Amino acid sequence: MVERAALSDKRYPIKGMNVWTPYGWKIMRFVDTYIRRELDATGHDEVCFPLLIPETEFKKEKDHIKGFDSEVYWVTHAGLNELDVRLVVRPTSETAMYPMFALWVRSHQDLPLKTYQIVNTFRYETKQTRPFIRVREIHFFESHTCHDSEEDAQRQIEEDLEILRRIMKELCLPYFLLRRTEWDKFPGAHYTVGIDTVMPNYRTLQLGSVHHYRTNFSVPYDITYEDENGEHKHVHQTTYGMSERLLGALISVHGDDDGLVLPPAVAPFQVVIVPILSKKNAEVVTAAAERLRDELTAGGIRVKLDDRDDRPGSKFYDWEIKGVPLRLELGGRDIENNVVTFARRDTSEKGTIGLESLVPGVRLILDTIMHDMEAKAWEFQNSSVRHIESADEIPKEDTAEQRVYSFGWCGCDECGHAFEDAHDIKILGTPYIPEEFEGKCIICGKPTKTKAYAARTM
RNA sequence: GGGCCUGUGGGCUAGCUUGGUAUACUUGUGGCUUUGGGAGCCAUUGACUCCGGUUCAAAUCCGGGCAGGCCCA
Repeated sequence: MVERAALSDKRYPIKGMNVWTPYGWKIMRFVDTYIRRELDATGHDEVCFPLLIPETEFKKEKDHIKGFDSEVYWVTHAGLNELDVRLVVRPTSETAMYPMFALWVRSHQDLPLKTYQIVNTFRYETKQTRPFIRVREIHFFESHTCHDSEEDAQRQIEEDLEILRRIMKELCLPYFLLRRTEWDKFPGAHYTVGIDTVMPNYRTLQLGSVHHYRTNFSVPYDITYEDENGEHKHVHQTTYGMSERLLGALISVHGDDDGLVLPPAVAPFQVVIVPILSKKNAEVVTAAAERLRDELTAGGIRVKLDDRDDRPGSKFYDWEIKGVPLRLELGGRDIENNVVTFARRDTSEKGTIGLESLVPGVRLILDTIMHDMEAKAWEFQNSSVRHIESADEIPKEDTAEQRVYSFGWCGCDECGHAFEDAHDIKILGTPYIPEEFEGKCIICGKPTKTKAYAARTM
């Protein structure tokens, strides 16, 4: 699908580094547009930091290094010289930004500092790579904030989740918010909230995460401010990020056997017009199709008039693979009846729209498509979870019966590791938004009020 | 980290065992014809992953590099 819809070209001769081709990049840009819109609207300022980080800065936070040093790229030479201080190609930008934050933040009046950037980042992935889902050059956004207190940092996380809700609504994507286990949190974080979605094979895909750092980075990077009383204090920090995996999720969650199904909000073309010509009426129909296009464009709808010299059926298949939400067919019969025929990509429902109410008619259908796609995706995710009382209910292999599992967990590391190892599954975490629960730990049997989620992951 | 496999026009592929002429389909281009679910006909462009070795001769055999895929940890 990635190839046939021309989303990316993976023939570039570096493993895990693919070329964004125009159609795929257009979709990604729409995703980025929503991210930018939401972050700007909540008082974040966009910045752009250098790609390279001196080894000396990179090594300041110990856990962070341990988490990343097996997967960073190094610049060791420049021209003909070997560098005295090697440079890290950013795997994420904490260690690039925080030395600068230390210079920028001086007073409590500088806080909160809320920044973000949309850039590419590099991780030396050794597993099998696949477009959008596991790549070595990752297109993502990362927001980094500094606060005068843990409480204010916590408020930032609530705001991040609100931003997430709005973005995911545009993408019609469901998600879990799970507080990651201690052994799986981001290197250097106080805690991590993972954002996961379920793929059609019931494996989960992490789309992004939100981290609370407390002062774990501000201490080694010496990011301090002077409060009202003249005291110097370390800032509390958070980060939030999501990647091109959002596009991977869009493809997998919404797509069907005929190709992509794009949510109207991110479709490069929301409507495609296919004129149905015959020898006699070619000129009339072409002119009418052009008027249709102009009217929709004037109405603020992204529309493509497919005037290629090809048969209509072939064009239909083409735009179905590309996931265009709504197809309009205009032929002699439609013109006589003063209507245009439509076909929905998500349900393949067909009907007609009166030409006198073209723009509102198309808008209504696009809105309906969006709501239906969102509802259908959430329904799938909700139905994918199975609550289990015994770990024996988890299939040993990756079978069609596999699901996402919820179960009681006492919360200790030993039980957690034992469960993961015995069943070849990953504990995604505990609900970030608390869920009422009373039961027994699935491993040790102790009574617990903690529910955990686990799944096999992509 | 360990093991196995593969590289032939833009895509997919035959040929490799047994060395000699590179095959089909598709796509692209031009033309004719056609247009309410992947039409047809004619013409045409276009390839042996790279370096080295063996040989009169290498897509084919040997060595190495690069790239990709799969399995296990």
